[in-house]
Amino acid sequence: MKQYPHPTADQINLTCVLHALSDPVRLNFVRCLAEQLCEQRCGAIPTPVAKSTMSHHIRVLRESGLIRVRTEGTQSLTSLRKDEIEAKFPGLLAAVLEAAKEDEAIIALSEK
Amino acid sequence: MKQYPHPTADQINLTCVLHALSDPVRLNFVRCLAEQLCEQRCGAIPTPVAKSTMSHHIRVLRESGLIRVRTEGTQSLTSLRKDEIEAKFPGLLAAVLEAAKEDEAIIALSEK
DNA sequence: GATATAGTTCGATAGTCATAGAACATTCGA
DNA sequence: TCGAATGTTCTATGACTATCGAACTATATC
Repeated sequence: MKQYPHPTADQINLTCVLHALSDPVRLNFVRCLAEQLCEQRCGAIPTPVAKSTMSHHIRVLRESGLIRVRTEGTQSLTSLRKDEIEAKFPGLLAAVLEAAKEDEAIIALSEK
Repeated sequence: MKQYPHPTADQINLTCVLHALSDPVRLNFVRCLAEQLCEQRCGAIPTPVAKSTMSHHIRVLRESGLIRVRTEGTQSLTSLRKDEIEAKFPGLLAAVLEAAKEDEAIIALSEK
């Protein structure tokens, strides 16, 4: 049961986080994660891209420090590192998520 | 005296803004602008890149809606569209600027 | 063991991006 | 008018990126 490396809070970098959030597919994924209380299967979140592409995006999000990924059985469970990001960049994630709520282009993605 | 097109508040897009902010050179530029009360000459802000590169970055920032650029004589004056961004994405710019203050990689750029 | 499920990795591709130098445009001073 | 100052545009380049399909890995189920 392979697990993946995650940056520590110290290693989380502002420009990496902003870059990770600047892709519509990734931003939509983060938005969906934020609305859930528990860990989510990657495949449970609707997206218009191939699963190999999604795997790539999840890697970018994980390496930026935004999400935590844990494999269990055949599935890989993701969760938002909300508290850690909030501690490091106060208000940032909340502001982005609030802004994403209004963004039609992002919302449209979750309906595909 | 050529002037440049700017997106209206309606046209400002979240992912474009995040992308514009995700480059260290641009984020540093925005951070410097935010600290000033008045418009700034492009060249007045220290950066480690060539002026043609800076011109490119300023274009990206302008097209994203983050800054306003106005030419006057031989110089081009830039200012942050703080209020408009705040109205569109409440708290976002403030959170990013606050986070950038702590980011050593960004601060280092302004000392070059 | 065979098959299905859930993701990952690999290889390829087309596109974007940051970068710089050279040439150019425009304006201001001497 | 001739330079100097300040940026912009053009072109090129190397790096990175989003995308996909195919092959693969690992686990679960029958």
